[in-house]
Amino acid sequence: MRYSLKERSILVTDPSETLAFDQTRLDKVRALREKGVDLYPPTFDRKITIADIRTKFAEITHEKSEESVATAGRLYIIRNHGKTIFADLGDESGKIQLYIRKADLGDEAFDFFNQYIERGDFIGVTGHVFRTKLGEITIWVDTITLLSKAICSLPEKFHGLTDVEKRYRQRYVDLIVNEESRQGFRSRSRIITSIRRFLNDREFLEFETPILQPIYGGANARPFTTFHNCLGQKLFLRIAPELYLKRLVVGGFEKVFEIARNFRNEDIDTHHNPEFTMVEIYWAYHDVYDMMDLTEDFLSTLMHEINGTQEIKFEETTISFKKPLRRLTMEDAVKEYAGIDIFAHSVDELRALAVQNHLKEPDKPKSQREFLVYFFENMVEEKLIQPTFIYDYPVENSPLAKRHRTKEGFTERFELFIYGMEMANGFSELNDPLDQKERFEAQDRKRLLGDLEAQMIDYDYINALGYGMPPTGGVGIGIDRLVMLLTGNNSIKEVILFPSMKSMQAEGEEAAGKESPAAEPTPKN
RNA sequence: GGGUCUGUAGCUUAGUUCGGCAUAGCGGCGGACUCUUAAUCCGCAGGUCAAGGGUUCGAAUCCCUUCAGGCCCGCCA
Repeated sequence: MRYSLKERSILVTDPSETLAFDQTRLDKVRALREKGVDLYPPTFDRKITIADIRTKFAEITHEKSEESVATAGRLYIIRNHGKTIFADLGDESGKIQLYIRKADLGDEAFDFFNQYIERGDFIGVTGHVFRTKLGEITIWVDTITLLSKAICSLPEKFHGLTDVEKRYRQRYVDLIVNEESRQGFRSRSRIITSIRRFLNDREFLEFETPILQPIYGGANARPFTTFHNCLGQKLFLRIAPELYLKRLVVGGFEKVFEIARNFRNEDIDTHHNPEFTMVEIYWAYHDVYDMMDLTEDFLSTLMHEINGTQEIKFEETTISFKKPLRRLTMEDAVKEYAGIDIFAHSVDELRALAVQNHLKEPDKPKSQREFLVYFFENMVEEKLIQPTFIYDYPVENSPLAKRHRTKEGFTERFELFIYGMEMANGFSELNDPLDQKERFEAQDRKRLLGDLEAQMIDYDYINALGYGMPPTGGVGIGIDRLVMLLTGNNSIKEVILFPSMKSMQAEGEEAAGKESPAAEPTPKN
């Protein structure tokens, strides 16, 4: 265990859980309570933020300002000089230096500060602004009010918290001390705001569809399973909102989207977290090509609003989002990046080519179309660094996409790849209920043969299509990976506030059955 | 699932190759200090070296097992 029990931590409730309470701080708390000091007063009348002080008094000189200020924040550093103290106060907007003199505060208040106020505490201050000899904008403090006592001590002031595991497990500490981390999550929030604005501007309606679903669908993945006691029924956490959003299109909403948290019971690595966020968009009377255009506009707008330019640097590579983004059929992509003209070869020749290229499991693909996907995944995907739309996917791999209007055996589907990562997936939505039924049945056969990711048959969804869905285009865009790109992070854990981690107190809990019951072919209703 | 690396004080860490008193800085505690900004100076306290087992006169160090995490690969159409 990373967290051993140390002298200055005290233990409560669960033996495997440690509190990082600092004994000397607890002693101060006791002393303060005896003095009748309110350690957690209800409010403080903050008149101005730190950033606003910096802006407003940008021209301030060594002379104290006439005007007084009242602001508040957390104490990050205290530099004690005897009868004067310098300290750094920080709020969300920034940091500012405090100048605290015994002569100004009076003996009692000054000694109180010295004795009881510590790094990490929240305080409110009033005072006047001036600039020190060394040019630092500073609040010359008149009064100090304790607003919230911290009984856990902050990490070291210079290095901060660098241990990645602790940064993820105790994100609040990471956010307190690591400005880059705060900045990254601020970007994430702004990105999501931009996405909403982009879609709102185009009059898409945002909806919330069920996360607890009796039948999961919309993607190929293994689900989390749960149980509703009163219904006496197994439920799944959604792996995608797709089938519900399209029910809305059936219902008559022509432009819909959802910023959806999805849950997939799969491995955790630098690009996968069990819960992750996608935006899914459906647009009636539009097709796959329109959705590529929309995705392109979407990215371009996002780049403009978040980044200011159409280029970003990601791990030494400059990625350009300048329109138009490259578009290639899967067939051409395999030709160009793998040097293989799939339909000029027989299946046997393709198998020989796979062996020749040292690829694994060359026996698995049984047809030219399967080899197309096989070569694409093994030899092309990772090479798609600049944003590239790949389109025209074999029908076998796309059970929810409409059949291609001219190419037999293909669907009107695209995926967008950036830096080798799949960033978006869209298609002309399959709206033929009979075809959909057949595709589901094909998936179900795979599932019964042990394919844990194959889709379930959702008869109600087929029924919905039976009432008629207009021709519709749809796209799903992975928000976490997008944030990774835009914030220059190469791990999804850096862009998810509280990434999934193994519990620290695994003791009592049943270590959980290895296989989720969801892997069973059909849910009991 | 496979490989690989990591875990030492609240935080950041030295020491691990080649076994011999567990380092230091910050933070904390006590003291000095009225323009510092990673303040400075003096003193003090603080450790189950992730956990367990083994080898050894002697283990942070070598061996085994376990736990947690990072990275890479596989899986994730």
